[in-house]
Amino acid sequence: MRWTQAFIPTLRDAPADAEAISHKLLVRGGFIRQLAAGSYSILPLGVRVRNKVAGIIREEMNRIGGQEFLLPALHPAEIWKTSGRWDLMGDNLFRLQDRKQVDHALGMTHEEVFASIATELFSYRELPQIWYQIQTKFRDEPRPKSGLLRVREFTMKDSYTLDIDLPGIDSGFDRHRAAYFAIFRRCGLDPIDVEASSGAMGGSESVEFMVRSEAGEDWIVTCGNCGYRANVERAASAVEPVDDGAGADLERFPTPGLRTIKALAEAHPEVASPDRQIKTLVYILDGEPVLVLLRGDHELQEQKLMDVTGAIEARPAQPEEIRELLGADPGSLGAVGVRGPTVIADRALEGRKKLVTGANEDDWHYSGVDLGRDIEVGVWAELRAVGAGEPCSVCGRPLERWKGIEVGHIFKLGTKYSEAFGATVQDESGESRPIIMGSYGIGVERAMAAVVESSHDEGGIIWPVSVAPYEVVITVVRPDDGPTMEVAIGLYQELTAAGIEVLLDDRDERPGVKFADSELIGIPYRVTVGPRGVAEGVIELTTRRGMVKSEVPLGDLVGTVRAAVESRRLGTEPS
RNA sequence: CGGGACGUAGCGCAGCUUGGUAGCGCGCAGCGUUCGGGACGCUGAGGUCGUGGGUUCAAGUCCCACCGUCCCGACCA
Repeated sequence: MRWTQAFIPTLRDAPADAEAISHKLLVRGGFIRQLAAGSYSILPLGVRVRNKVAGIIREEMNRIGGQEFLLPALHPAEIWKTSGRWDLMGDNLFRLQDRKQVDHALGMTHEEVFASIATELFSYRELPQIWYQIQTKFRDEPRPKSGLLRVREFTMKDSYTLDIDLPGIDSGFDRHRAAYFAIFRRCGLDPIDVEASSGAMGGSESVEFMVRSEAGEDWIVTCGNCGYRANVERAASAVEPVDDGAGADLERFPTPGLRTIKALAEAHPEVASPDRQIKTLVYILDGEPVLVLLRGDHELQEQKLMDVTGAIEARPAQPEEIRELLGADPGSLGAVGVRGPTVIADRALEGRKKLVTGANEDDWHYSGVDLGRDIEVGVWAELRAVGAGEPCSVCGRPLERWKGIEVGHIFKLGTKYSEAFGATVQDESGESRPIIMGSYGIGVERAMAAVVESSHDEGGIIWPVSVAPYEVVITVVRPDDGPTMEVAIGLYQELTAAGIEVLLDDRDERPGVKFADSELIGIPYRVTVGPRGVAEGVIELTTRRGMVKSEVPLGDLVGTVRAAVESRRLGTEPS
């Protein structure tokens, strides 16, 4: 492609408020343009990258036996009602009506559609199956942000495994795990797989693929010693046991104006240090109030609360709701003697005595609280958010906490969808059994953005050869110089004939502009052709990563470039 | 949804406090000089000042409402 005929609108100015570097670089380099919040046009350069990523995904999915489908994005409400997710998905599901006022949804995922197709399976002999597609998803995100990292319309590779039994799903799950590592590594990413929560998908086991990045929105907890790794939504840590001594009698004491853990601790340091207090939170889970108890210096991880209770929706109670329930305002709440709402307590409180908590009367607290004696705990569970430096629950070494981008997620779903849609097969004994499903997703544009997040420098993007929009850019320093242009076109034709994707920068621009643009858009190799080199019979070859330059005799250029590109094209070698 | 900010030429912004002929840089078009690291000169095109209402002799500027976008907190690939 000649640059003068291509649509590559690079920019010097980018929106100043753009947070993620990938967003800034993809906009500046002419890969994407925003149409609306969370809605992006992908320009020719961007499409080329997207197609490369999709191609890698396709190869790896086919390698594990996947068969490609293409399902509608527009779904009748019917199927979402069948699975129960019409109500469950809430505002995240885009809904619309047709001219007959019939409800429809824009697909945010395709368990329903695939499950309905799976009703055409009748025998266990037809299993296992791996079905996938690369298709547009719609999600009405409450807050789209960070360019391509969080949008409302995006391309997802979603796949689904169909199995007759548990060993089957385990195998499908493991094959996906391996395929995902292969896919992300070939894209130049360095993913790690972490334990995660299944959220609204339902199902038993779920693993996320994370790429370390400050632009990420997930917190990941890892142990450098034993390899434990999990999303904070699920991560566990050990708690140093606390010796509370003999215990004490329950006693009310006045605490005028003391409304926070910190204030109470400062006013009564001897009895009410934060780790001796009980933090009482009131949550509304699917409309029902519950009391959540944590140690004063711990934070609640909401997802854990939802996972342990199976709640679909969780929100902190409003002050009015709290007053109606407990008769006091936040700051003086406690669970002592409370009847009615379920009390869910974090395990870090198990067996603790001589604690301090609110008395459900403004400006009063209890001391000497004994969890076993004074509070009727309905459920004990891991609820607290893990902080950096806390001991690993496996080996006791300090945990690390860092931010990551979730580029993929794999779930074991079980039979939720197959049962809802009647997707059953007969087993060896002729008995009808629901198909066991797994579902697996990769955000294609998000993966693209993650590549940019983890591979760029001051000059711009550094695409790995495997996903680069072009493999080589020929920068013609003086396109108006006859012999120079002749050599450039010759190289362009030879490289193209060798199957290499070449962009010929034949623009009548100053060299500096062309160098800067080639670096911004991140083409892995630059061949600089100018009168000086042409006269001497040498061509300058620049590797984008590290900006390493070398002089290559004109006659060797094609061979050299070809060897470099071809060895890295699959993405299995570092580029 | 809660909190904060912004909306003026394709892009990045000033102008608003104190109402009075809409500006700057980049980019774009033409001509010329330049040309191995973001050149320069001359000429020129390009704007419903987010939308609607209000105040005023007069609104980009003041007031109200709405819409949109971004950032910070609860969801997901």
